[in-house]
Amino acid sequence: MIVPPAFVARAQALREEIAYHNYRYYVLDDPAVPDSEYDRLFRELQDLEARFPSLATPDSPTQRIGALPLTQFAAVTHLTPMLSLNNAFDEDEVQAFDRRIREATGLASVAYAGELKFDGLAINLTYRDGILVQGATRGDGFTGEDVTQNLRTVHAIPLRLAGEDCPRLIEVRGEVIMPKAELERLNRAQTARGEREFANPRNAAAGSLRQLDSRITAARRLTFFAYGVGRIEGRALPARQTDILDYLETLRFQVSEERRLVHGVEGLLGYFQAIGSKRASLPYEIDGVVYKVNEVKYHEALGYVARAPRFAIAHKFPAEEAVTQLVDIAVQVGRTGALTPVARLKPVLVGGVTVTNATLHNEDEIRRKDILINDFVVVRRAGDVIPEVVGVVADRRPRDARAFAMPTLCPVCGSRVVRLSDEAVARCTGGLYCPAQRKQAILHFASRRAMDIDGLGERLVDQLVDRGLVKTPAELYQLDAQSLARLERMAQKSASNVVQAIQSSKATTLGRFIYALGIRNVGEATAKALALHFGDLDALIKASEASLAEIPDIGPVVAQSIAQFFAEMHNREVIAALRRAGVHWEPVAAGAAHGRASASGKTFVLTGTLPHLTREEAKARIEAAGARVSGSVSARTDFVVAGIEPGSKYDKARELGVTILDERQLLEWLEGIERSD
DNA sequence: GATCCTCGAGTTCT
DNA sequence: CTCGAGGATC
Repeated sequence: MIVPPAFVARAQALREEIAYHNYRYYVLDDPAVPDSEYDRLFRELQDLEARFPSLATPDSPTQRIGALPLTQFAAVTHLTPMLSLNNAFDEDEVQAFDRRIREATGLASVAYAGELKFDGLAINLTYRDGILVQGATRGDGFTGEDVTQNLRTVHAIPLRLAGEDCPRLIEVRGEVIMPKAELERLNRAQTARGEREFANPRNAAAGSLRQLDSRITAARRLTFFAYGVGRIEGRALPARQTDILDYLETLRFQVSEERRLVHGVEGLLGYFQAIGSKRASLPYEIDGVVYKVNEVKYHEALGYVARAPRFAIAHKFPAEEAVTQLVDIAVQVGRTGALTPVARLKPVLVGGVTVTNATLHNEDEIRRKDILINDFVVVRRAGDVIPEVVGVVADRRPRDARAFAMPTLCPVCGSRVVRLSDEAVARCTGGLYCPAQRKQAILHFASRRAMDIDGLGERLVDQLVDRGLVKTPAELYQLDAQSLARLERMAQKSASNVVQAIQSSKATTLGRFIYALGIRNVGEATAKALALHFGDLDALIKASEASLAEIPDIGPVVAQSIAQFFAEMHNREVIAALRRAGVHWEPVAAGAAHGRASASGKTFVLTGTLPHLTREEAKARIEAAGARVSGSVSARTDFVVAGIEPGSKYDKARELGVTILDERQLLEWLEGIERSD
């Protein structure tokens, strides 16, 4: 269909006018016309496009209202990787950052761009000749998901860049966020519909952006802040980060007004303070600030460490804390009979998650922190995950506050509770007579690193033990789908899945089997060492305490635990029953532990999430190459492999000067070893 | 006997 | 992830 030129021109004029009003409204927060006028222009354009569909260009504002649902998101490889940032949690780490920059650049005082660290979702927008052609999530930094349709519904994202000299190609980096008020509105609506609330703005933004139906995304009022540029072609990148931000603003992106140019470490800390006191009054959530060396020319020279640039750092606000009332202290019984006090809290939102329980570790800890039942306590999410009671609010102690006493009888089985004089934990003496310990023993037996029985979770084990269907791990192998299906929350299908999983667990390895037995002080590493040393189970069962103690890494305490375990008639019977049921493993060449001439002897530590390998895969490959994987960083560690969001081990490694690898470097190293094998 | 290193055990919420 | 404690080393 030929479109009359007058309509083409009119559509063009309407697009530009609407885009401008859109910018005034959503980015500048300063509308130039009343809503009714905007709506009139919008409808006129919609009508034109309905009559002449070829007028509906991808940069048309009508494309913002959402399109037909997709079936899945396509994978997108970023032209330049989206890096993560290293974190600083206190002043010392900021000082160290500034010192490193000064040493590397030779500058006496460094100029930094200070910016906000938004609590949202990092996004890459690709514009060709000024038109938005693709928007993608960060993903693992190299590959993300194509969410272009959904991003078009975000009004603060220009569909077409403003200005005359727009680059041939530009990747704009920024954060999609959900303002606090919108999150509250959305959560009220979710509650009214009987659906789950979103715990925090990041989840809400991510959930909204990952909608296959972009009309849902359009209904959630997301916004976008730009903070950087990936690749740029056809125009030079401004020489300073502050100029880059100004440039993005001229392209009609929303750039935070809270950005500052600061100098030296005093400038950084002053900025941190200033933003910290403003935090609560900002209309959106932030979890810290970001410092970037302002002069771009230093960026490449400073280089990268494991996917994070050295020229920038995120200074995070301290873990969020909240005050709530501790209404009770319950006692849990663990696999070894250890009684662990757990604080029952009035539900409270900490760092975006509702917390109701927090471990108190042991009696001494409760006394040290002077915690009474009914006290008001400060709760924090330590290491960003596990809730922790920091301490009590002393001047809010209620009259009815009362001390906690460790029970003298096990709350589950009524056996005596003992606490050895040199130990911090109290233990139930009931052993496997105690249902709690029996349940934990069975759960441990079935756990992923032991026999790996999928679907045998806490709920199911509770019922199996309570109804007397299973008393020992061996009895698991007698279960059939029919009796399982009679249990609560067990349909025919899941029942047969569990039976299937139990049957296939019969083929295992000796190391896993020894670990699964749950011998005190024998974990995964020791179990594997025992399997390699003895080669078969009967030799281990017959081994004397003295001969066990001579094995490297096994001392008197562990040797006694093992000898005691196998001296117990009941344990030997369970093992025999397991073998009769068909549990078996490949024979191990005894003494294999000392083999492997190719062993590189290197020690690795893993931290953070790797983009492609799982932790287990990485561990298996490293061990297959003859190196060791350890859990903690020390002076003897050769390499630390850092993934996305590495933990404290990463900082420790940096402190000790241990070589840090990313996944790619790890794979290269492994290939080198495998070739020389 | 002191110190460093490694392993085991326990834990929260979605 | 963190803490506590067992084992090795000097």
